[in-house]
Amino acid sequence: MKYDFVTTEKKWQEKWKQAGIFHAADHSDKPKFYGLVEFPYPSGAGMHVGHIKAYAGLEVISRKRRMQGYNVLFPIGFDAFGLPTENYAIKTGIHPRQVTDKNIARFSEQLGRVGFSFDWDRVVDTTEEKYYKWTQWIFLKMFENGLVFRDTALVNYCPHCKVVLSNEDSQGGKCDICDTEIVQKSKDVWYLRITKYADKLLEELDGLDYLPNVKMQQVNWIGRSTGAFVNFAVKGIDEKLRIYTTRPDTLFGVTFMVMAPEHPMLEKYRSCIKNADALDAYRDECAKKTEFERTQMNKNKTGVRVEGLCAINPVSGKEIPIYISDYVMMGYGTGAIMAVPAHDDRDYAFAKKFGIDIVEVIRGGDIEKEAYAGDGEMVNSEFLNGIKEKKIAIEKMVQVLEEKGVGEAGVQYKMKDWAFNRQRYWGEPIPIVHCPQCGMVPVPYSELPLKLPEMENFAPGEGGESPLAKVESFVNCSCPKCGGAAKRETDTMPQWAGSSWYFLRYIDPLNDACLADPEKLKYWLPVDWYNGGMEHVTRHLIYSRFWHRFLYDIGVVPTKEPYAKRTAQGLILGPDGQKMSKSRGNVVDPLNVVEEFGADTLRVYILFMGDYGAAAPWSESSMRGCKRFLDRVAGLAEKAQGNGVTKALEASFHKTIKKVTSDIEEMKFNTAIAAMMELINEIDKVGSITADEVKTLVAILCPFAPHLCEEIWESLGGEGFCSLAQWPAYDEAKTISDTVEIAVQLCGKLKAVVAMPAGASREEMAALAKADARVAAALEGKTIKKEIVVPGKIVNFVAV
RNA sequence: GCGGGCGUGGCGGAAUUGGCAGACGCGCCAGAUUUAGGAUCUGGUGGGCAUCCGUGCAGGUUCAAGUCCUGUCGCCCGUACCA
Repeated sequence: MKYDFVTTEKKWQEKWKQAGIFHAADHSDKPKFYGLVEFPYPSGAGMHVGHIKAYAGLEVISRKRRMQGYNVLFPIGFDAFGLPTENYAIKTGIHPRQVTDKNIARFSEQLGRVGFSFDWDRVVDTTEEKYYKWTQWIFLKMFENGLVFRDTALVNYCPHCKVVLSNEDSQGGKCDICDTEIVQKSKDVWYLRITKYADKLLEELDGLDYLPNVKMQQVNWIGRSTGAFVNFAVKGIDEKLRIYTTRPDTLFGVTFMVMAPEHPMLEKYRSCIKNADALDAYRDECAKKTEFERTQMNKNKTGVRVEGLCAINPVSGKEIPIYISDYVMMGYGTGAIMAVPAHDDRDYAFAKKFGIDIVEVIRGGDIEKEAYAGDGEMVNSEFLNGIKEKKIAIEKMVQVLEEKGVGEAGVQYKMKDWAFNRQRYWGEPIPIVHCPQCGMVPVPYSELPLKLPEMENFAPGEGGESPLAKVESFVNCSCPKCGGAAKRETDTMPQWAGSSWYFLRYIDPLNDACLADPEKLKYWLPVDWYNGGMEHVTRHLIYSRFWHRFLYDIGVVPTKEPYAKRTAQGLILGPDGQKMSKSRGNVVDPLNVVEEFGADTLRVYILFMGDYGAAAPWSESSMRGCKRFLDRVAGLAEKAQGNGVTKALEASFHKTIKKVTSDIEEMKFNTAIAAMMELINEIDKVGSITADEVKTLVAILCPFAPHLCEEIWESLGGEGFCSLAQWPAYDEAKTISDTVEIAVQLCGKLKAVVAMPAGASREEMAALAKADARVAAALEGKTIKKEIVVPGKIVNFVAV
């Protein structure tokens, strides 16, 4: 039976809103559940089916939790600062505030039409002054605690967006926003000292219930390595050449040194260098290379010898030539390395090309052919000779280096400090004043929020300076410390600032005295379950864990970690199996689907498509199948007669409740829905059903298709809202049918399927199996050598 | 290179973790209904007429392998000269 989803969905969305049934109570005797989804960027394009999938998972879980008697916080908000809105504003001249408000209104309307059970009283918008006041507050706290610093450095810069990007924002050497090849540019940069939290972020990961690949990606991104710093004396100058190595045990195998082309010592000791011009030429050449070219250079190493400087091996006293090469980066370690060609691929390639000696110090490989990175006995290494274990050799060498005062154990991270300023308008102003007398002075807490000034032209300056620099009334101010004339910082914070703590604000969105009431934080934290995209694992997830941990360290939040559990949804691909994109023209608009097939169908289909964590292509005909399923459920309500239990369906019901209950917890929504489809196939076969049973069915289906279920629930005289009905219980004993189908095999090959009583013993099962005509025929003339009987599962005769 | 994941019908995908491979849905076929198309309903549907053969490929362990082991091929994601 087709039901009128347009009327039904509208009716229940209004009823839910009027009754306010999805509001979270701040304190309650019920157990609490905080389910979080990544809040959207309210783009002009409106909602995408990907949003629906991202939210539908925790939507089902949150709805189930409410029915299970939890006090549920399932909030939504908008991460609205950022470039797309600003670029739109530049193009159209419409203020980003207006653009943002319009987009948020549209998103809210669209989310409402899908019937998501968000608590709409707790909506946060990162661009509102009462919100970013606290973003700025956290920044000042970090400043106060020495986690903010300023440096002139080579940074990732996007020539198209005219903006500095963090490492996280320029993964793969491309701008995250416009995909333009990024270039290195020397600029004044504000950094957040996230590296100080590297170890803390790494350690706490262990105790968290994150998907294994999420954990792993974070571990790799933080990229902790242990090794040693070694200071090599350089003949003719006073300064030591400091390097970092993970293999101090190979120190006797060093046959050359390599510095990054931009290494500062080259400039400092230019007068000692005989071929400075050649080094300059090489450096300039490297600067021109794109990221792509650099990675292509993997095998074919380039470089130039530094004439006039020569390093001394601190343990052997040998003289070692120094080179510059772009396979050594200024941004990692010390910007210089000791090269051990016998035991490192890159050094090996370089040594071969430049005809440098290759000295074996670890046995086990063939250094004539390639570098050997494995374990083995130490040779040619004086006091290390004979040691077979890498760990012991490293310890011994580090000990010697420390005794001699030429080196020490050290740790390095791939993760860099977070470049935190953007030369853009639509972001949180950085609340710092530059005073000629006092230097960098924080804006007093009492003056927060430091508001974005009104302006007409939002375009960034050609030299890459912030648009705010043009607003004199904003720039010119008095120093909060000395009262003298001073200038405000004109850069704004990056997109990721507001989202680094939004989950805290949901807990107390209107508080004006603090970012959230400590008692409420204590009640709601940590987030019990956070679902989002894999693309945020090395950005938002790292950043927000960092901010949260900082807030914990200064006593603002009660938990070390913000999220107890983290899962991720897979992409929805276009019908052609390709990633949805405007240029491919394969984008499915969820609102069209809602209008044509209804929100319930959309929700059920998106969760039925396949494994929630995997990518799956959109298929409209497959979706029609889900519509048919819902229509059939609607039909059952009309057929229902009487109350109580239909004996023939009892086991099926208990089994289905059990499966749906546990599958939802494992995000196996596809099989949960399949189980309910099986159940209605079973009901059709039996041909009769009671009203009580339909009510049970719609209760477990309600988290998926809430509008239809409410309608049926009401029509059958259900009490209150189906959305708040008690989650059906199952009786384990009743999930077992009286008879079970047992496969009977002969030598592992299926011969028959025999119905047996559920509790049959091994002997009874073997006897019943032999009694089956087909089995008997197969056994004819054979001797049974072995009988394998697994109760409830299988009988297998080994016979010849 | 390195790290992780995945290969099952025409398609999306199931499989209680070693126990009837292909649940459920799509598509397809046949029938019903319909002026027709669409929609809906009913039945069938891995391959082969059959003894049988089937989870990328080749071996192995086992009474029993999609699942475990060894080797191999292919695809996807992340990362990228990290010293």
